[in-house]
Amino acid sequence: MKPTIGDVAAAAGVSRTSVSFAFNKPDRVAEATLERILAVASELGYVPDPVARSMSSGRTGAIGVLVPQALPSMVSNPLFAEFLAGVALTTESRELPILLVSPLQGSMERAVSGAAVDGFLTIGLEGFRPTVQMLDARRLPYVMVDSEPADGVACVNPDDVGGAYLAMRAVLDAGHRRIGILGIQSPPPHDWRNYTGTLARRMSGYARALAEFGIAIDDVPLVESEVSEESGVDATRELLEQDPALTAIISMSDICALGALEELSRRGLNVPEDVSVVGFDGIPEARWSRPALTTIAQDPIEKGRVSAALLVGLIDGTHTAAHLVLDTTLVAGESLAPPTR
Amino acid sequence: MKPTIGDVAAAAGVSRTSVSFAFNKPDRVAEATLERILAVASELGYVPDPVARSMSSGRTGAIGVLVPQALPSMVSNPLFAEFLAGVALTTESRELPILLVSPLQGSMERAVSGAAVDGFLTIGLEGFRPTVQMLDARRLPYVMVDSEPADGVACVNPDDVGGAYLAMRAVLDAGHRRIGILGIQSPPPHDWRNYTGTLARRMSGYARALAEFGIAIDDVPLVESEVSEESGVDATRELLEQDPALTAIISMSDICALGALEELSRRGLNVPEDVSVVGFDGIPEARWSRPALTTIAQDPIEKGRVSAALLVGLIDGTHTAAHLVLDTTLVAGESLAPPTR
DNA sequence: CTGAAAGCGCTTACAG
DNA sequence: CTGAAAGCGCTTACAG
Repeated sequence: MKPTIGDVAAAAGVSRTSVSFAFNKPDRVAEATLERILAVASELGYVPDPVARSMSSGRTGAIGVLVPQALPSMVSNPLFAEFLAGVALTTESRELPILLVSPLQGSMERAVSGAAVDGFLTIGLEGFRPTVQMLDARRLPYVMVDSEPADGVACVNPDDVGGAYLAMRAVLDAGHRRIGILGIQSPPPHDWRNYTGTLARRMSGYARALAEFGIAIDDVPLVESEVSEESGVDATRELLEQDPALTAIISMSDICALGALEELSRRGLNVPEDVSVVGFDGIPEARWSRPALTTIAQDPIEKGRVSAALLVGLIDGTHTAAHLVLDTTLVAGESLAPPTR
Repeated sequence: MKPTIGDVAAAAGVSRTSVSFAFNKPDRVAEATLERILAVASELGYVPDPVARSMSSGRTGAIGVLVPQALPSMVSNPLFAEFLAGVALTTESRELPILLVSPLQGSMERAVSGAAVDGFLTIGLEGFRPTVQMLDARRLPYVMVDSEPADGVACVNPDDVGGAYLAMRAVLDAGHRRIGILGIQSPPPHDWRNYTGTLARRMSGYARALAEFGIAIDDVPLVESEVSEESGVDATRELLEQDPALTAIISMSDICALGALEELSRRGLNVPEDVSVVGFDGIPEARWSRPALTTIAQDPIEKGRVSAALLVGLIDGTHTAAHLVLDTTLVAGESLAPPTR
C-alpha cells in the first residue's frame, strides 16, 4: 500500500505533526529529527497526498479554463492555443497547473461543479445562465473572457467596439459605400438586433462608423453565418444575391472572411480590385491567405496573460473584479483598396 | 460561508448520509425526501466539494499531461496541440478533465508530486530519472509517450526505426550516396552514439537502410542541432563544410529540415535539383514550405488518443502496461529527387 | 428507507 | 522542539 504520513511517523518514531512540519516548515523541526524523517520518508517512498493536502489547506493550487466546446476542436484553434499560452505565461510563474474543463456529456454545469480548482477562466460564456449560476454556487473567483460584462464579475475583452469601428472606418475611408456584413450566427430568429456581448459590440462599432458617413446600419445587408470557412462561402453567396453591386465585405470573423475570399475567387471577382474584404481576429491564416487579409487583430497571448493575472489576483485577494478591455489594431493586408466599379 | 453537506442536512431535517445519497444514489432515498433535500440544496446553493469527494472516493477524476518544457512554448507547438486534441478525444467521453502539468520552478518532480490526478501521460520524458522515480512514488499509473520503453511501464511511440528506415531508403533508392544527417542535440559530449530513446531508434533506422547499401553509418557526416529553424540553418552550413559535395540531407526533425531548406536557398542551391532534403515528423508547416518537404509523418492525434485510452485502461484496471508502436508513413513532398551532380 | 459513526490523509492552532 | 487532538467535507459499510 501507499505509505501515509502515519507510516512515516511510526517508522521515524515521531508524531505526524513533525512529519508534516518536516515537509512544510522544516525550521520548526530539530535538524537531526528533520534528517531522520526525510530519510525514512524517502526510504518508504512517501509523497504527501495532494488531495489530502488540498482538503486541509483549502487550496487546490490549480486554475480551471472552462471551454464551451469539445476540447479537441478548441485545442486546434490557433486563437485558443495562443490564449492558453498566454495563460500559462502567468500561471507558470505562480506554479499553478491548468485544468482544461470542457462540457461533460454536454453539460457545462456538471463540469464546473466537479472541477477541483481555485478559480475559473471562462471563454465566450455568453448567455449560459445555468453555468454562470453554478460558477457562483462554487463560490470561487472567476474571470469571464469574451463575454458580456456583468456587475461585480471580472471580465476581459478585446476592444470589439473600437476594432469594428476601425474596420468599417477603413472601408468607408477607402471610398466604399455599398458594403455587406458577414455576421455570426445568433440564436433564432437570427436577427443581429438580438446580438449580445462580443457580437453586439462589434455591430455597434460598425454602426458608429457608418453613422459618421450618414449610413444607417439597418440599410446595410447582413447575412449570418457559422464560424467556418464553408459557412462563410455560403453566406458570401447570399450576400452577393442581396446586393450584386457590393464593393466591400466586412466579416465579423477571419474564418468567414477566408470563405468570402474563396467564394469571390470562384466567381472570378478579384480582391481587392472588384471587392474588398476585411476580417476580424487576426488569426495566423489571415496572413497566409492570398491576398493577405486586412483584418482587426487582437492579441490572444496578452488576453490569456492578463486574464490569468486578474484571476490570480482575485484568488489571492489582492485584486477586485475589474473589466479590462484590450487594444485591437488594424492589420493592413492586401484585401482592401478603393472601389473601382 | 459556503454551505456544506451538514448545512443541507440540518435545513432539510435529515442526516448527512441522506444528503449524500440524494446526490449520488438517489434511489436509496424516498421520493419525498429526495425532493426536499434537492430543494433545500438548491435554495442554499449547495454544491458538493470536489476535493472532499476525491478525498473519500480516492479518485480525482482528472488525468495529468506532464510536459517537459514551459507550457507557453509547448502549447504553440502544433505537434503538441494535435497530441492534446487526441488525448481529449478519449478523455472527453470518459469525462476526465486534463491537467496540464509543467515543471514548477524548473522542477518536474515537484510538479508531479503535487498534481491531483488519477494518472499521468508523460511526453518525451527521456532520461529524467528523478522524475520517473517520483512518478513511481506516487503509485499512480502512467504512460510514457516518446521515450525509451522500460520494463513494466506502458509506452506509446511512433515507429521511429521504421520511419527512419523509410526516409533513408527513399534517399538511397533515389540514387543518393553522399548523404548528410541533421541530428538532434544530445547531452555532451554530443555523440550520437549516446542517443537513447527516440533519437537512438531513428539512428538505427537510418543505419539499417545504409547497411543495405553497404554504407557504414559512421562514415556518414552528422551534425547535431537544437530543434529550431535557426539551429537547422547553422547545422546545415556545418554539414556542407564537412562535405561540400553532399547531394542529400536527412533531418531527424522537420523543424531543422526547414532550416536546411533556408540555408540551401541562401547558397543558391536548388532543392531538390542540387540537394535533396527529407525530414521527420510531418508537421503542418512541412506542407507549406517551398518546396514542400518530403518527410516521415506520424499521427499525433492518434498518438494522443491511444495513449489516453491506454492510461484510462490502466486506471480502470482493465488494461495492463503495454508497449505500443504507431505507424509512420512517408509523405512525398517535392524536396526529394535523384541526384544530378 | 434512514442515521450514527468511522474513515479518507493531511494541516494547524494549542499545550507542554 | 514535539505531540495530542480537532478539523477539512465528503462517502460508505453497518445497524436499525
